[in-house]
This record gives sequence, C-alpha cells and structure tokens, in this order.
Amino acid sequence: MSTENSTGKSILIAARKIFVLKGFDGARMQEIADEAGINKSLLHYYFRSKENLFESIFVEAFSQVQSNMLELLTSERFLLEKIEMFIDQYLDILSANPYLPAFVTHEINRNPEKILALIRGTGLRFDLFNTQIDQEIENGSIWPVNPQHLIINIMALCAFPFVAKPLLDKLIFGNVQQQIDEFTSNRKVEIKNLIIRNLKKQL
Amino acid sequence: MSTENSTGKSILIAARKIFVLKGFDGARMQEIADEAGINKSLLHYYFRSKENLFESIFVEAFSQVQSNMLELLTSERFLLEKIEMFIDQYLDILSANPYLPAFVTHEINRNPEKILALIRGTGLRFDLFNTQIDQEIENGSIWPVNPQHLIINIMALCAFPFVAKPLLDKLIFGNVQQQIDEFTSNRKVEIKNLIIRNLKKQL
DNA sequence: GTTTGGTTTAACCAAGTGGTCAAAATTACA
DNA sequence: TGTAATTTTGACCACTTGGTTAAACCAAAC
Repeated sequence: MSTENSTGKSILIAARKIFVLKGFDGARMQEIADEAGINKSLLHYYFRSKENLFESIFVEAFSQVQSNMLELLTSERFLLEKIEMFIDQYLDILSANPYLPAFVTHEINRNPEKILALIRGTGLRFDLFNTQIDQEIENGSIWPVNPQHLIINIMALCAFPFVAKPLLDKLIFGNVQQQIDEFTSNRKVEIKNLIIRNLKKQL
Repeated sequence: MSTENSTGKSILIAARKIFVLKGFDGARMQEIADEAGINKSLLHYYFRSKENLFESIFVEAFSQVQSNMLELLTSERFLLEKIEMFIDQYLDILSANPYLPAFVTHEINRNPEKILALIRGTGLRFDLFNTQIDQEIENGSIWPVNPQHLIINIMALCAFPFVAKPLLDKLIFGNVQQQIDEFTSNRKVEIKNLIIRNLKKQL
C-alpha cells in the first residue's frame, strides 16, 4: 500500500504532473488515474482522498523549492559567497521545474491556512541570516541593507520570470525562442550583478 | 441586458471578487450569483456562459494592471524619471488590488493560448522603450543595460511580493503585522534605489 | 490445492456542476 | 389602460465530480 510500490510511485509521478499543471481545482482524479495508467478506484486505494494525494505532492514540491534555501541560511560562508551560490542553485532548481513557482504561489493564495500548516514542519530560520547581515554591516564588509528586502529581492528576481513566463515570453520576447534562451542564459549573471553591486563596498 | 445595468454591474463586481479569489476552476456560478444577490439563471441571462463572464473579468483586470505600463513606455520623459514614476504608480495599483498579480499569473499559466488571445488587442510597444534605452546609453546618461532584463527586474521586484504574499507574510515576517506594514511602506524606495543605482552614472 | 493477504477492477452512487426553459414579475410604451 | 418587451425566477436536466463497495485477481504460505 505504501508509496514505495511501483504503482504508488507511478501515481505520485502522474499526480505531480497533473496537479502542478492544473492546480488542485483544475485537476481531475480520473485524469491522474489515466496518466498513471491505472483504475480510478486504485487511486483512492493508495491515497484515500484527493486532498490526501494533493498534500503528498505539495509537500514534496515545496521542500524541493526551499531545500537549498535552508542551506543558504545556515551555512558557514561569507554573505556575498552565500548569495552567489544561492542564486546559482535556485535558478538551476527552477529551470528543472519551471512550473513549480506558479503552482506553489497559486495554491498558497487559494488556501493559505491549510498550505501554511503543511509547511509548518519545514522550519526556516531567518534569524541566523539576519544576524550575519548585521555583523557584516558592522564589519564594514557590506553596505547597510534591510535583510528582509534583500532576501525578497533575490527570490523575486529569480522566481518571477518563471511565475509569469507565458506572459513575458509573449509580451517581452514576442515568442522568439532565441531571445527567450538568451535571456535565460544571462539571467544568473544579471541577478548577481544587480544584488552584489548593491552590497559590495570596494569597486 | 448590457453591463451598464445595475444588475449587470453588481454581477461584474461579484464575479470579479470570486474569480480573482478562487480562479476560474475554483469559482462556482452559484457562489457568484449569491454574492451578487441574484438568481443563478440571471447570471446566464446576462453572460451566456462561465467562460464569457470570466473573459469580461479578466480583460478588465489585466488592462488595469498594464494601463500605466503603456504610459511608461510611450511617454516623453527621461528614462530615470519614467522608471521612478512607473514604480510609484505600479505599486499603488497593486496595493489597491493585491490579489490581481496572483490571479493573472495563475490564469495565464492555466490556459496560455486563450488568455494571450484575450490580451492580443492591448498592444504594448516595447520597441520604443528599447530604442530610448539604447539612445541614453549612447548619450552616456546611463550605464549599458539589457532593456529586457531591466523591465523584468522592475516588474519582478514590484509584483512578486504580492504574488507570494501569504508565504512571505508567514516565513519572512512571522505574521507580525507591524513588520509587514513597515516592509510595504519602504518597498518603493527600496526598489527605486536598487534599480536606479544600477543605471545612474554620477552619484 | 487451498487459504490468506494484499492488489486491482467494474459497477455504482450521491452531490454537485454549468446550463436551459417556460412561466411569472416588472417595466416600457402606445 | 392594455399590451409588448424586458427582466427575474424556480424547477429542471444532462453530465461530471470525488468517492464507495463488493467481487475478482494473484502471489506467497501452508
């Protein structure tokens, strides 16, 4: 009955695809069953309800997005180094899962209480990060900045192009694939420049 | 039968609320009717189908978001001035309609072809904007920048905090209203500093 | 071979879903 | 005032939804 079964795994893969693509309200249990190549009853045998199945998917998807953020916040590196690593890793993850940001943001808007309860366990510790920034400002190694704006700026610059991708592809790039690819491949450097220039003191 | 009727208006108001809050798939015609204080049949009398009603709402919502972007792109001002004005106006609009960004980005991901067809009419001209940037770079009044990254950076920094608001409120601000308010009231200055510092040549 | 346990299936169900329709209520108009 | 046109309603419908159930399947244990 567990998800270590091959059937269980194929269900999770199918459910992930459908849920992420269509959202909870747009997803149909029948469609997930079809995608997994099984009977709809079998879905309810493995995961008692749609909510149940969805929660499994969402928790996995969200932890994927935030796993390396934890690393960023708690590691023992200099701030500028941390930030560069984070931007690299974060954009790699999002490129591999381009629909995740839109999925997570939509579901969290649709039902904040429930979704936030699901997230509760995965404790992000921002206080450590804030302390480090304060220290480095006192050191004089970076300009004074507000830690909250800083982290939100980084997340925004990384994630927004994925959240709004269909819109940007058309409005900004006129659906020209070459321009889209060029933008994507320059994005890491662009974000790092913007963020780091604003922090670095010398040069 | 038109939407200038008081009934028609109350339907639009109710539909806007429900659609923006729950998305197309999550919205129920019955709920919209209840919200408008009318019979469900009357909904179909005014707007033949759910799709029809949704399209009216979406087009209006989207044009609201982009109306001042047009102004930015075509007006006869210096780039830096334009950008500052845009950030001010854009954040004002989003503050007045905080759920709009998540709504628009979700629907555009859910059904890009249809939604982009709805937008087709409202022609945004980015070529003018690009030309101006190239000119000012040649003038020497700003550093060389990629116009596409620039405009996406601005949109990202403005819109993302709204798209991800429930998440940020909890994870970054610990649901402390005072911190949320402080962040919001500083946001314009923060974004302008970040963008302008990166463009301006003489301090 | 039969029993036992988990797995898979087809048939089915109650509660919605968007949508229709004819009749009633209201308004416009002569 | 009487009548035509418009607006509003309640009853209704076909269809889809998530979910249930009992029977069939199937491998391993005895």
